[in-house]
Amino acid sequence: MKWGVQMEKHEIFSIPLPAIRRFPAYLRLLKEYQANGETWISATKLADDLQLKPIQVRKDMAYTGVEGKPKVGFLIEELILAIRRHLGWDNTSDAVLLGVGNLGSALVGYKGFENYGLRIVAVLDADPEKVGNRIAGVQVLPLERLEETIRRLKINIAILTVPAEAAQYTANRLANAGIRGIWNFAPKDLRVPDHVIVQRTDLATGLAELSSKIKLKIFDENR
Amino acid sequence: MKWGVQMEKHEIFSIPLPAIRRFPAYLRLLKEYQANGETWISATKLADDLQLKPIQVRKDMAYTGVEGKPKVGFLIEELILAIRRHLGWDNTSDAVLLGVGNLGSALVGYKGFENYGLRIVAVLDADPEKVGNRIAGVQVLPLERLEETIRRLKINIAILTVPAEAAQYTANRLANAGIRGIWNFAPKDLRVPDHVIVQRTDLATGLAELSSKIKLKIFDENR
DNA sequence: TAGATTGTTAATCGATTAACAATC
DNA sequence: TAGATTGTTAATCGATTAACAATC
Repeated sequence: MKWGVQMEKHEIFSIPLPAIRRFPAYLRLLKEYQANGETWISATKLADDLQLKPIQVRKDMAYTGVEGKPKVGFLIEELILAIRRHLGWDNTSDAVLLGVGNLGSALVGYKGFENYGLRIVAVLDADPEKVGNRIAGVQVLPLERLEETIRRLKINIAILTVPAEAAQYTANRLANAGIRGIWNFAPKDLRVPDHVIVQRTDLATGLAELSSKIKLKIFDENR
Repeated sequence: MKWGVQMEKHEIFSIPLPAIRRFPAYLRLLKEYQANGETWISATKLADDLQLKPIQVRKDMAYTGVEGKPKVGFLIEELILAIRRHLGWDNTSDAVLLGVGNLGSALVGYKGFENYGLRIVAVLDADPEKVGNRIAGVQVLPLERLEETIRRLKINIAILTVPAEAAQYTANRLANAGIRGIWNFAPKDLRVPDHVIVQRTDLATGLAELSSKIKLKIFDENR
């Protein structure tokens, strides 16, 4: 097989999901090195700082498509750009957030999203009491304006922080309005058409891992 | 190998992490069935509702140790109890939360934790301006009282929602105070002694998955 | 009974890890 | 140069999936 000039090998095969999930941690650390004035970094050092095995980091770096120099390592700048590009974080995406409860408000106020190429440009809620309020400088719009807002602002991503009961209904409207991805924080599995991608982020998942590990550890100690 | 009377096979081999991560979703759905007055459920139906393959659900149910009846399925009540027990959610654990920023406040106010066997009984912050405030009925204590609070209330779990810069320092104090598990929301990898388990829940991870999938999809469409 | 569903053993798949040659 | 580090190919490991017998 021959590769065209503008198409690199790593662009064609999709990167394994576990590697994608490690990318943000790499990115964060790489920026830290850069802030400290460093230019080059070795997979060995990265692995050490992230408590991963060097071989795994090397594989992950290979997925980015960046080539390293033996004995020296990788150019930090190159890695940052490549990872950002693979995650689609090189261009900022505009997002709409639905449901300004506790979690929703926290997310609107969260500064970290800038680093992840995400900007919350609109906030909607079904509760008339909340409509008109300003949260972190963004005015809350009524849910009725969902379709209009998405189309007008050409929004691709929705952050769903409505109650579980309202999640499917809201997702349907989002799908119809042409949204591409839904980041779902509601504890509810959504059914959506093929053209929409749903990513569930569930507090319970992390807690389940933690508590089962603690339980297992206590069990082991008492054996 | 012979199994003792009080020790079941599934108690000895630890359940794979991916299965543990699916447990909360099963639990949620099982409670829903129960609320609808149902008593029995088949792996087939569960799989259908969660968009998983029936064979995977059957494997997961096997991990719980609950036996099903061919043609009928599993007793919902039994599955709920077994999953809760495996996650250590059968007894409520008390937790301390550190750092009442946007996310911290949202977590303190989050009602869902009751279902996960977690109760936030103390909230601490380093900022004197925040100390004394009440959040969802809990009074914010100064960070100085960390050790005393953990010991007095016999707290095993800490929820860490401090800024990244303060995360390692706070984790050190938590470890010294004898905490068993740290649920870390700060975008920072922590080093802790062996007796402490850290679970990182990172907003960036979920967003990375979503945005890379969207990017891949858009790429595929334009091919 | 017939047939849907469970439960177990084996096959497959995909990610991690190991081994080692290439290289600056 | 010597040796640390990269990059590739192969081995291993663990989870998912398939196949099918058991069973109510």
